[in-house]
Amino acid sequence: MREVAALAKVSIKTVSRVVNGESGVSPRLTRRVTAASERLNYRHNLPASSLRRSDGRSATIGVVLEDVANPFASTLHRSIEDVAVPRGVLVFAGSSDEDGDRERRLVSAFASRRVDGLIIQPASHDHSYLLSERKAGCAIVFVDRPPKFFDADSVVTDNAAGVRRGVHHLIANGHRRIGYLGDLHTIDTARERYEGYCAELAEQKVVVDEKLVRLDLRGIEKAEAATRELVTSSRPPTALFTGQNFITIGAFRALRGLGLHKKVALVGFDDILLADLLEPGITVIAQDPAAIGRAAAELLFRRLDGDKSPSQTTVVRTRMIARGSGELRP
Amino acid sequence: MREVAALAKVSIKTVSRVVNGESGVSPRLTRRVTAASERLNYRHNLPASSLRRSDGRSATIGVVLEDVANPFASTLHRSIEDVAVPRGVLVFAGSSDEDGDRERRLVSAFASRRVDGLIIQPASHDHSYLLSERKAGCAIVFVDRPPKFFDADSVVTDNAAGVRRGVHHLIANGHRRIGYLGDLHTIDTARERYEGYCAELAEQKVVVDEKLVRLDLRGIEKAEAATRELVTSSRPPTALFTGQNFITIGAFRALRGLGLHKKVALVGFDDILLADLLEPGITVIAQDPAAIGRAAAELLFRRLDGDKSPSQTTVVRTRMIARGSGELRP
DNA sequence: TTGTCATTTGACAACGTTGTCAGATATAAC
DNA sequence: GTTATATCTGACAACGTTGTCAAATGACAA
Repeated sequence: MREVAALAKVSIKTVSRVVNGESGVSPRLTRRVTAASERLNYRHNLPASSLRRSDGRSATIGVVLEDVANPFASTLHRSIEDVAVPRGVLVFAGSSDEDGDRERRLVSAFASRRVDGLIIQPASHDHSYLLSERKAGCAIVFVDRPPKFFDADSVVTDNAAGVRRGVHHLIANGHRRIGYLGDLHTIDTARERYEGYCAELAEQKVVVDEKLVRLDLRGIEKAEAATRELVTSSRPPTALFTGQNFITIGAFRALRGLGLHKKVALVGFDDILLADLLEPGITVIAQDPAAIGRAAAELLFRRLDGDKSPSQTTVVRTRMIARGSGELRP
Repeated sequence: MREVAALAKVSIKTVSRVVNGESGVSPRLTRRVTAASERLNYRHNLPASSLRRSDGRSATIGVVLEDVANPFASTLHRSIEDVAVPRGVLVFAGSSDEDGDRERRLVSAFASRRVDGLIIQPASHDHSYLLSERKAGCAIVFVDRPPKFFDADSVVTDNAAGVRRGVHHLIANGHRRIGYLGDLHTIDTARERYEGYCAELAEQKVVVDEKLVRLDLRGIEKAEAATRELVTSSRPPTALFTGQNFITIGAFRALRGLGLHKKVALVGFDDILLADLLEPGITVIAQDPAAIGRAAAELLFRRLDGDKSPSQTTVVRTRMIARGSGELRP
């Protein structure tokens, strides 16, 4: 900047004014400064600028996702980017792998870089550690799951209602023995979904048979093994509800392997690319990750723009997509 | 930091030393300083630190991908993160949407934030604009596609060889009329893949019939429409080669819709989640995005660690996965 | 005690920028 | 030509940190 000022024969303050598009610089000097910046290939130093600036904003936010490569998370990521980038804000992203420690380490790394805001898909079970970040002026919004021991905005899916809808659908198709395959029970949404399953069965006066329930499944392989074991047991279920997309894939793979994919009904939580092309197509309770991400990012920026209203929880609805697997009759 | 120094009754320089783990601070003072930092909830300001620091490193890199939500790109992203985070380096990510202008704007935004390095999946067709970034000390590695008019490291897939392998496989299964469905011809890799198709046909003494070729397809819908039109023409192909994952999906969807999915052979470039569960399973030429990302990130950090050797191109091999669709006979 | 040397500590400037405020210049009115 | 006013411009300090270097302290031997 000093060099630009020297070449344009003005003070560095005038260069600063031009760079920031402040009013009150004569066209003549503006021209000279822009010419000099071009010639010297000057690039504004944003960290230095935000250091000096009164608001201290870095025009940067941090996003903690379960795994940036997971389809649900990466769609969230993209819709956050689509809100942030037009505002001149860049996005740091990191994966927690469902590990509370990694979540904290990422948040700490983001905070050291002075991000203006954080969007977190929680892995940890105690978010009180975020108090100091917020006190330091960092806005925080949770996605997919609500925070624990910490009051903050969140944007979540109506998990229980979605699962109830799917289970109801299976019951309406004549099923009574409906198996449930769920994700790690430490994950709140996994628990909520399981509770939705139980609640709907209770409402429909169907007794929950614990022999038909398999929880704490993580990944396609585990789900596949659990499904195989469940449907080959002595009193197998006639239908399955799977509580997460990889579990749905594992379950379908097992059913396919056993030649049962056109016999045992299946409804899965979360949509899956290509689910419509399988035989039968997989009936799912679809979330809307793009809507969740967009809502979270917009909420975050409202907070950064000074909205001080009480923290709010936005619930994004699910949608059932019937494709065949959920309409198989016992 | 000043407050911590005051509370610990030392100079801020001593606090700086403790924070950076420099040697030569007595255990007594170290204890006092850490206690004071904890009590005041002090958080090191990395941008300010890197401003003053002699190496000027921000411990930050920028990644420009086609779309962070695209499965190939998000896997790249994840494997880059896995190399960066253990080194204390955080990752900015952005989507170019295959638009050279967006790529340049993202790079410029990253540069303003003084990233130490860039990993770019190129959309632009002239990367000479990166000269000034490199002169400013920014390391640059290209992934998936090589740079244009710019000498830099790159990590790419052997596209032509992969396609030739797939086309060869179809010919070995008795096909002569093999259709080709390709992505935007402005994309280098799309062009390379098409050239691989032509080269293999030539090698096998099969004349390229332009009526069997559809290029510039972007997205599932366009691919689906093109496939439908192609296979219902008067002299349809007996096999298809699809040059990209969404095109493969669109083609399969069209074949399914016409009841031809067990008649017309199909080999696709890029693996697809669930491809093994379709009927028939889809035979693909699989890339290894995780290996590409890892190699690119490691190369970037070698450059940042001072490796000054001439720029290199790393070629990552493809692998054919036969699942049924590519083994259908005419 | 004194002198020597190694170790530990702190004062100060600087990184690249912007906020503050005073000074310079141009414009208009008399 | 003078004054009043509006418009531009620049000198300087400060943001939170670290590099430099000199000063203070401690350990040890004579």
